[in-house]
Amino acid sequence: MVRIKDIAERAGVSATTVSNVIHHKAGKVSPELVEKIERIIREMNYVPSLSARMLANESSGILGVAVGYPERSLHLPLEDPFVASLIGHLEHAIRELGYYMMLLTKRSMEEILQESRAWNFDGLIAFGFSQEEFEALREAFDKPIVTIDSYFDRRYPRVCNVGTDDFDGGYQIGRFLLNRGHRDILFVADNDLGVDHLRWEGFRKAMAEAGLEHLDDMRLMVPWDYEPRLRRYDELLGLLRRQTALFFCSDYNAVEAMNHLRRRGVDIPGELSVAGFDDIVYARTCWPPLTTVHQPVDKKAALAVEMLGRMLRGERVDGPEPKVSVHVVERQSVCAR
Amino acid sequence: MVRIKDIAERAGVSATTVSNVIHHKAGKVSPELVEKIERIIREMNYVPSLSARMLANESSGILGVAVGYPERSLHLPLEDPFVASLIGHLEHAIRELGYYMMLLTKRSMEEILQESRAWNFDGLIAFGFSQEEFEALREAFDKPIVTIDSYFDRRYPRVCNVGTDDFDGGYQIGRFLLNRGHRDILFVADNDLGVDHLRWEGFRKAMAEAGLEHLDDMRLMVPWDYEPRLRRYDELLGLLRRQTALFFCSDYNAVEAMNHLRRRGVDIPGELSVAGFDDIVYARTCWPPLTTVHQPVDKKAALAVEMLGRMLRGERVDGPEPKVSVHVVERQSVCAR
DNA sequence: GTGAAAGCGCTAACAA
DNA sequence: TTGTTAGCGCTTTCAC
Repeated sequence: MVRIKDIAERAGVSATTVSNVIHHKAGKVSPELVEKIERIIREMNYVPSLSARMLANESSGILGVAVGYPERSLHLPLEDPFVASLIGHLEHAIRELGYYMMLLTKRSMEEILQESRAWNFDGLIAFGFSQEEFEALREAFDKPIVTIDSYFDRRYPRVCNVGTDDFDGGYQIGRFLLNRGHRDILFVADNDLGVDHLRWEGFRKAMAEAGLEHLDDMRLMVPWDYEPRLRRYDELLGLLRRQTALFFCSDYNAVEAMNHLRRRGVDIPGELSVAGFDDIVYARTCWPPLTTVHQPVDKKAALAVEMLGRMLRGERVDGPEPKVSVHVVERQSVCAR
Repeated sequence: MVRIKDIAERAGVSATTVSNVIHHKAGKVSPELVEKIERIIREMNYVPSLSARMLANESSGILGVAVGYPERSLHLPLEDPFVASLIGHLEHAIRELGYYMMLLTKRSMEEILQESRAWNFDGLIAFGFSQEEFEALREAFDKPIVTIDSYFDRRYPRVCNVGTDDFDGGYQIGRFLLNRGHRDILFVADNDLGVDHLRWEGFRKAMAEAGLEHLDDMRLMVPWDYEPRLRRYDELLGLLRRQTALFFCSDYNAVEAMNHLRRRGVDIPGELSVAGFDDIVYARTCWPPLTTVHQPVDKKAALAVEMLGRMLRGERVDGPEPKVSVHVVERQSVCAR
């Protein structure tokens, strides 16, 4: 291993001087020396030791990315295509910002806190946690935190949530279905929290504007767990067939339901149109390709990292919650009435 | 921050003693002291600084996971469900082994080498690299390396490849299709390297055993890139329809082709059966659900980490290349003839 | 413009 | 059984 000392010796200078050229401390080193030392650094293929740097600095240069419960009951969070994609983009954006990413999945909040301290993370990006877990995190971790899709009551200093314009997404897809002539539409979700609640509100608004009535009857809540959910679809088959369109609050549920309903003899989109939300990869690989609300995962990751970057620079980030906007992508699962 | 020194002071002992109880150095500390110090450690909520530890030890406790080109032309490697799942399981297994994982995606070999040195990785898991890249890695990184699905010519000390029984998988699905009465089968792949070559060899063997002839005519090579590939399917539509079954070398291609052929009016599996390989999540979300060769990603990740663990412990790992075995999972895309 | 020295928190060889 | 000490590689203050 090549150390600063080795460079220094070879150049006949002190370690301090080498350190100064590494950090481009302008005016502290004479131009000739800078050039010479830089050459030697290259020649000797010097790579700084990050552990030594971390120890000497107060900052570690590492951002933690903590992922809570898997979206669905999949075994690991990364099996969820949305989570996987998000993490891929986060890694990219974090590196662009000049930091390293340390990924923590499937860990208890206690472990996350412990590792954050052990590594001395400069900041944390977290998603998929309950409000209590989040509170515990906030309490114990005093560096900047960015959450994603976590709509909690209060806001704190050094904490920021990045979201999606879920309300608008619900509204847009509502409008879209209305424009295609649908009136008998069911909004299907497996919970009424955060994101899904906003999607419903947006959807509801579109329906209200169109003068539809009994809006609350347009919402169908189905079980969170797989088996009961499919059973529910069977029980409600009559109701479902009486609709002309179904809007599922997530692509995941939409694709699953399409396949299930087709197994029960329902022709999609001939008899029944289906729309989703998220535009995960399944939306393209399923049949028929799903008309859905696209949310830009790449932008979301970039936004999260940008907010964290600002906080790291000491900027304040109050003001409205940053959100990425969405749009409907039309494929073939919705047809006109 | 609580340091060892703080614990030592509070306990009225030296830092060494505290360090010794932290590392459970048996017999070096009296039981009473052990208990007292452990209590204080808990009370003060002490968390060791990893950077300090890394610096003091020769080992970093970090394993690098480097991912090369995305399997398909997706933007980021993590968009590939196979890669995402693999990484999820790797993270899990690496943690179980008591190490930390540092993920490096979409980076040049030069960057990978640099970061490996900067972090002083104890070992590396790499996949998705070309032979040249791999050679460069091997040359410059002298710690244990495990590759996944990289079938290169020679073997080296401190290097190990973990694979799948691709030959057997090809053979099994070949047998399966034959058993279902298919004789006019096409093996479709977009390359003839490593994994895909072995799958073909296995498939070929099954066909040969069944007494089929003109085996090389049973293989269809299609372009690697998306647009040209679909065009090719159109050009060959006649040929494809004359078959009773298509076996695609990857689920990815199988799902894509199913959707494309259906768009061209082909009834699957009525007219034409389709099988894949890998059992990625798409195989369950597509329509019809895909009959495919399941490869256990979790076991593969566990095996890779296990091999790395052995090398880290100084064990030799020559002998036959470790492989996970596969099996056909029957869903609905293949029907009997 | 340059260098000596101290210190980041932890570990391990050696002394007591 | 316990403590003293040096050192891991880098940064930074301060003196020259």
